[in-house]
Amino acid sequence: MNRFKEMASNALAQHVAELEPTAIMDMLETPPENHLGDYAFPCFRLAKARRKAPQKIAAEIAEAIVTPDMFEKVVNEGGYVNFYFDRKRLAEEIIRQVMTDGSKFGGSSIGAGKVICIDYSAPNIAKPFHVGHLRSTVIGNALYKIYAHLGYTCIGINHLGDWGTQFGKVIVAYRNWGNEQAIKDQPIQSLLDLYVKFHEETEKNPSLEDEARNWFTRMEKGDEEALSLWKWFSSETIKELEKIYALLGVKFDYYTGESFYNDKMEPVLQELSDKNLLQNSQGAKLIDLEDYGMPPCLVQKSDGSTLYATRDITAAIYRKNTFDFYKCLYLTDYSQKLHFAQWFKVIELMGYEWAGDLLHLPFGRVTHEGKRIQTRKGTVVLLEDVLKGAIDRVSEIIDEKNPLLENKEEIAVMVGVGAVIFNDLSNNRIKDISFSWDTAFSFEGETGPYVQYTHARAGSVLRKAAVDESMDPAGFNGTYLSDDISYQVIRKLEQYDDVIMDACYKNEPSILTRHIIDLAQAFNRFYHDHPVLTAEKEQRKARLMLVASVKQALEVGLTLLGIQAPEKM
RNA sequence: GCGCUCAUAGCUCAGCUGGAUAGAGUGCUUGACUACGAAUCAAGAGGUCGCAGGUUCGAAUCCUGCUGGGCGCACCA
Repeated sequence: MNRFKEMASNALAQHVAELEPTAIMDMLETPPENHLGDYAFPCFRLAKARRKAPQKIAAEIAEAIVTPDMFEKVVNEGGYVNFYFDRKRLAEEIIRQVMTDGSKFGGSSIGAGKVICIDYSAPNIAKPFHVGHLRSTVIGNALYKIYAHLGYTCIGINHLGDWGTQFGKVIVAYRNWGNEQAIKDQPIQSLLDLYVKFHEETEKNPSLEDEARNWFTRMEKGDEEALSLWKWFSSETIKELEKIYALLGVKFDYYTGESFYNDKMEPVLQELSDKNLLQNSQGAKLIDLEDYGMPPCLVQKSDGSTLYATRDITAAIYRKNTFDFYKCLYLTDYSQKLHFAQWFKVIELMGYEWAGDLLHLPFGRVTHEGKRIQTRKGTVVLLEDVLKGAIDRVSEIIDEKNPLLENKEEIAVMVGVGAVIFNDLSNNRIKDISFSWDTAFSFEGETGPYVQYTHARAGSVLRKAAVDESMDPAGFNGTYLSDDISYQVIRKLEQYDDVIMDACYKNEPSILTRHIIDLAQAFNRFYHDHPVLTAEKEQRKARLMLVASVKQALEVGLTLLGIQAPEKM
């Protein structure tokens, strides 16, 4: 909750008795133009009840209202009551806040004592990690950090796709055509090759399918040979996945994949049966959802084995019992919407009141040059290749623009990887992304490197200023920051806490991504127009404070998005 | 067929859950490095907010219909 907005809202509440204070707060908006003030309250809705023209109401409120603390004046423009900040005081207050909060800037403790489970990334073992998997991973990671910033306790879970018939296939393929060393060297690629080989051979010899199902059944029954092969495939794959996660800077609290629930599903099936939810249909078991306009939710195949939904239901119950979550978030692409709607409904029908705390957060799909990415076809774009390409391109740019930079390789990784993550987090979750090699490595304009560059540049000014000069957050005069250009920067800082709250509330990291672009833009404008180092003493001090604040705020924003903020680049 | 979802500048997208003259980036045209980092900044051109109705003081935003794209619809995950 932004406290300045709250001040304006409280002042209004005295004169708008017909509305709840929270409603007034929600109605407060930021005017489109600078000269219209900083917060505005539209009076049109009051007109009918009060039998007066909105302009008149606005004028009366503006006349009667006590100008709240931190504000300079309250006037009306048309049907709006417009609040104007006391720019000097706001600048001093905001900068003091940023400097004292440091890495906690924009955070809060509203989530204290509440647990958020976040289920993200969840790649399939033995399948390549391509650009499509990036989304779940980076959005989940960003939400993790945003929630944590607001005081929530987060549990990051990588629900690996490590169970199912496909492992029977891989086992059969490995036993027929596999090579131990190849899997150790390149686990994911080798396992994928085996998977593809299996499908080729099946065309000639359909009995392989039965053999594969048989091997999966052996897995489910605890057969030692089957399980040791499966375990080995898994651990080799996870080792390789962890390299990618390390590069992305993503961590999980648990790697509890689908296999983890193998021995936990039977009681759940029993529970469903006890609650009279289970129906038999053509040998399979399902929960009928016709009353809710959905196809039935299948939880057991006619051969007795379980399904995706069974494991998700089991996992949700397990997580509730283990972590007692406040919310449990699932990050997958939107093609799984129905699946989640179905099993959420099953949880509800089981009588669990926390069914409403399960949240599916769907996101758009990644296409390659407009075409669907398919593992079996050649259209796959490996994440590793994208990251490597970005890093290489950044290295070239560094050699060109800043050849004397220390730790070039390290910085190139920060910037290259940052660019890829930032790009993924800059649009609304639900939008599809069209990946293109041509545009993927452009680092100008609204990009991660732009924000990182702005951060590095701010750092550069501070270094040159010789930091020994007093950076006392109270020891400067905000009057020097009340011009329009400086003030635009202050406002972006002032809105910061609201933006983070909003991003959290909507589970939409792009709101934060957009805001740090805006902040960087406002700052770069300031930077061009206002010399810092050569400014007169008091002014220099005030501007240095602003530079330091922006640097801090950008670092916080980038960190919350899972992106590093290098000092130099 | 039914359901979900998307449609805003040439391209990629914002638009704060109904508010003031619809904004950025990119691309194009042009200007700014002997002031703190030009991965930057400034200026210009660029719009029937898919189409048609409706709701009201007011609609890109909400409702209905249509068109077009994407996704989904019981033994895959």
